[in-house]
Amino acid sequence: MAATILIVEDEPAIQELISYNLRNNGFIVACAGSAEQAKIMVNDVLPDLILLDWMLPGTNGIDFARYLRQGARTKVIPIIMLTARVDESDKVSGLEVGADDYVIKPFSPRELVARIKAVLRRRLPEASDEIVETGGLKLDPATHRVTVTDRADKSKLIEVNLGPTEFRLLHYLMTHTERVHTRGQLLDRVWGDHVFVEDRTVDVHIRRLRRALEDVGKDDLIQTVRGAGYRFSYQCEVDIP
Amino acid sequence: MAATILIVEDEPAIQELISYNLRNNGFIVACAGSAEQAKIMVNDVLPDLILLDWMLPGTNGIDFARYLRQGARTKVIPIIMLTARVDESDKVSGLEVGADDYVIKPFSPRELVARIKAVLRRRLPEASDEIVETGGLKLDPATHRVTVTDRADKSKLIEVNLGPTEFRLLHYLMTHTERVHTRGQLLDRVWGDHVFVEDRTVDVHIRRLRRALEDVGKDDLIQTVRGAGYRFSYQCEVDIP
DNA sequence: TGTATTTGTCACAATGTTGTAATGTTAGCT
DNA sequence: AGCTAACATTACAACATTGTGACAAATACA
Repeated sequence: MAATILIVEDEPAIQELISYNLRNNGFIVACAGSAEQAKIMVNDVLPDLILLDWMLPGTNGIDFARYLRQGARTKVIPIIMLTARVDESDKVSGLEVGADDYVIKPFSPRELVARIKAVLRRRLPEASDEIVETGGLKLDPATHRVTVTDRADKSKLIEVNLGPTEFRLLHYLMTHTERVHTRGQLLDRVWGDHVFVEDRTVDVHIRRLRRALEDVGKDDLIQTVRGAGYRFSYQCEVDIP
Repeated sequence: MAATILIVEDEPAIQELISYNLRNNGFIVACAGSAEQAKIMVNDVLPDLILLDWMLPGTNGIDFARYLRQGARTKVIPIIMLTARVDESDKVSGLEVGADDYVIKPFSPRELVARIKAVLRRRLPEASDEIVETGGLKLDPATHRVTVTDRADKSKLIEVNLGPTEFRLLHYLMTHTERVHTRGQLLDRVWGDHVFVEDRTVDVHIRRLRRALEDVGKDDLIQTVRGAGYRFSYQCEVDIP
């Protein structure tokens, strides 16, 4: 997760309060004291969400939100408005400029965090739900199930039990078959970009995945390419006599 | 489940007519006389479905529908268009902006209700109050009852006693089976997205639901998917020894 | 008003998962 | 064959996630 949140708030006390709470909840926080400062920071920080005070000195919150909605890069960033007023007309303007939610001061830190999480959740693309089917294996991200579909007795699907990492690893391999992936590439794509993990760890997870697939006789789908990495392949191996 | 319907219609007579009929059919009704008013109400009321007049003063129906489809929160709300015209080009625009159905004026109240129910059934199964029956469990939203229907002795129904939240949770799960739901998704859909509770609270309610189902031997319908969430499934898991 | 039910949260237990290191195997080379 | 680097396998402790019972606050109900 570790989403980055930009707080645009002129009052230092509130800024500090929010900042503290968000950090405590695992967010990365950046602060701006004015819309002008925020304009600069947005392009530096590229936040995943912006907490925006309604009333700001200089450019006010609404104008800044409108500005954000114009930039190609910034218009996709969700905005949560912080407001002391509960005016109907405020709600309208807020929603019109594309605020995703608004929180009325005073608010509890927990409420704020909950709303942030809710907004982030809605923004995230429903991580490709498509069923992948290769080499007699079927992986369904929606139900989080891996089943064997090969044998004649199609009525009885056998389920393969995998841990979270093995599941992601298999998903990645099944959506990128017939290609060799170095350990580094797998770490980047399956574990995440900036994770510090030993290359050798991949071996272990490949092993775990293979063991799970052994039970259903599908472990030969994952092949080792010496000196390069691993490959998921349905093609028969060609032996030279 | 007493779905909430927002009527957006400028003519008071028609508004009243529809409103009266929907209330009679057990719906909760909110009314707006213009798109502008509706914009505000949508976020307050969070309706399960919107009945939208094609021709409105100010912002017209299509533009409003388009606006709704932009909001992350509102884009999932089903829309039924009300129109006096039967123009082909109208149909097209209606479908383009994502209307789920359209009703041509004048319409019979019965037809309108039928269409609403049809759309709800398709888009929001848990909001329609049809009886759900899955995996040997029968849940009746109208009478608020859950019974076991499995065993041969069909004359003797056993009732499962659930608290309100457990009931809603089970209802949601039973109308969305086989799919993994994260705690966050369950909070959004079962608790409502303006409610703020800890993620882990879901665990506790799952536990309560399971305990209630234990009594009738149905607790294995609710499965934990580690690192992902929970799933309601009547498919037997086949593990390899 | 008192009583029962429901609800959200917490603390701790139980369980599963993960990364690493140590050790065993294999493939490719001379 | 012997050597070596690359890979496989295993074990394990640290870590994360989930299960569970208890509790107090909120709520409904009589």
